[in-house]
Amino acid sequence: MATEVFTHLPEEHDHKLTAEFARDHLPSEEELFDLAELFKVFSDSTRVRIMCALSQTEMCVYDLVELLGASQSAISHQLRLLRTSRLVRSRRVGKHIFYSLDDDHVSSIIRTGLEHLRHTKGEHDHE
Amino acid sequence: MATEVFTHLPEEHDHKLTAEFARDHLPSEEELFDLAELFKVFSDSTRVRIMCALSQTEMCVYDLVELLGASQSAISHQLRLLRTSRLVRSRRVGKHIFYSLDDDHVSSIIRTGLEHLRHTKGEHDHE
DNA sequence: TGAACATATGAATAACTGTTCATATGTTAT
DNA sequence: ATAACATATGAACAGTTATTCATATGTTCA
Repeated sequence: MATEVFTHLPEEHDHKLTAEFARDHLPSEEELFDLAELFKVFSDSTRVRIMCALSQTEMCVYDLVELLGASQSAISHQLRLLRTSRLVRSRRVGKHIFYSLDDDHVSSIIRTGLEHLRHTKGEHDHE
Repeated sequence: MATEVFTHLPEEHDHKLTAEFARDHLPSEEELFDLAELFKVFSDSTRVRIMCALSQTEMCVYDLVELLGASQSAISHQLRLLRTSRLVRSRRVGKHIFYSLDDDHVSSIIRTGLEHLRHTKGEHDHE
């Protein structure tokens, strides 16, 4: 009379139906590809640090070299990537080229990411 | 051969000062590293598609295989990564193992990313 | 029990990515 | 024009990563 335990349920789970449902509610394949490309830019610690720094203040290349302790070449290469991804813009002042964020979404994405980290850090501290 | 090098005239822009300023206002090196690690998970189109699908509905592995047209092995490998990153969780029902998002921040990050894409897409359509 | 199904996993590989090194381009002052 | 400075860039190399293949584990059903 107690609860009867079903060791197996005859649930018919329809893959094709579920897949179809999800497909109808998903962004286009192309958009999801672009999205991954966007996050790829955020997926390197040198680049995140650059973006984070630029969210504080405009900086020239050598400032970033000083700040991050990376080689001038490395920074320059990463800045090019950020430039072609339209996440930063640059303006020349004499010998210097100053970089700044091109878009408010950049810091927004970084902020959300940090929020997530801090949140889950508090949740499961152990392990 | 200690050549006496004249350090050039003071410029209007001080690298060390700017770097110092930014350093004081930056998250810790460790946190920025973790942040990059987090975004790394979002930086593959297969994984983004998985997460996006799971933000709609719980799905089992084969649903995802159907939906994404990738091999069962590939999906499984990516799910493991998502699992160990604590971005998805799983529960077993008979033969199936159902996956779902483990955290609201996941869809939040995806949403912000998509927002950025759509925004900038509209801004500069040309080139 | 064995057969069929659902998922996981280790190893191998091909493709990609970030850094370094060497060098080039562009700018300013002498 | 030359030197010194600031930045950019191509090539090469080492390290990483996503997929595939083969196989293993776990579950249900006859």
